[in-house]
Amino acid sequence: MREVLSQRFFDRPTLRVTRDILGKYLVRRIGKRELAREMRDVEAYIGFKDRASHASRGRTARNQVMFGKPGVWYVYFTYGMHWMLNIVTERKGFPAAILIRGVGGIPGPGRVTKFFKIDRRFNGQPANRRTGLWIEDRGVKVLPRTIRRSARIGVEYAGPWKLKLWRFHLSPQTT
DNA sequence: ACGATGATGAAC
DNA sequence: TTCATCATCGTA
Repeated sequence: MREVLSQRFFDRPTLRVTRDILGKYLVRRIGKRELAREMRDVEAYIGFKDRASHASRGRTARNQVMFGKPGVWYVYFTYGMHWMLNIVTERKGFPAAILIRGVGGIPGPGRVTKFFKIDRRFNGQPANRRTGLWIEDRGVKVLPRTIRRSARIGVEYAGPWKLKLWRFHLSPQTT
């Protein structure tokens, strides 16, 4: 079984999408080659008020993709050297996205983009085969008990929002 | 524990 | 136009 996730998958409440995306595969086509890794560590950034989210300070040139259609990549540059990969969720007009923080064998959002050769070219592009970067269901069953929830990483500044348990990840030896 | 390294957004 | 900050990582 191998099915490309459609826009419909992402047009749902973000926490549900975030949980469901674990065990799915991030796939990248580079020429004739395909790289694919299981998603194991993801974080939700939800709505206008979430102070950890870029969207909390209103719509800007950088974050406008978060306010757009679901199933679109939001890629931004940070710390002068790292690209961060997110997939937009929920309806147009409501800013939300999921940060891909780690995939199989590759922990860390900066390492994920480096491994998959992802940069600003994907920002605003839909996740599908045509754009060369998409997400597949490969039939992996993720048992609810193998999913861990925690506070998000690197958002100490976010006040009460730093306490939200919006990081979902799989422990190293599960599936 | 800290420096790298540059875009971003808010202040001035 | 300046400046602090930043959804991080590698080295120590």
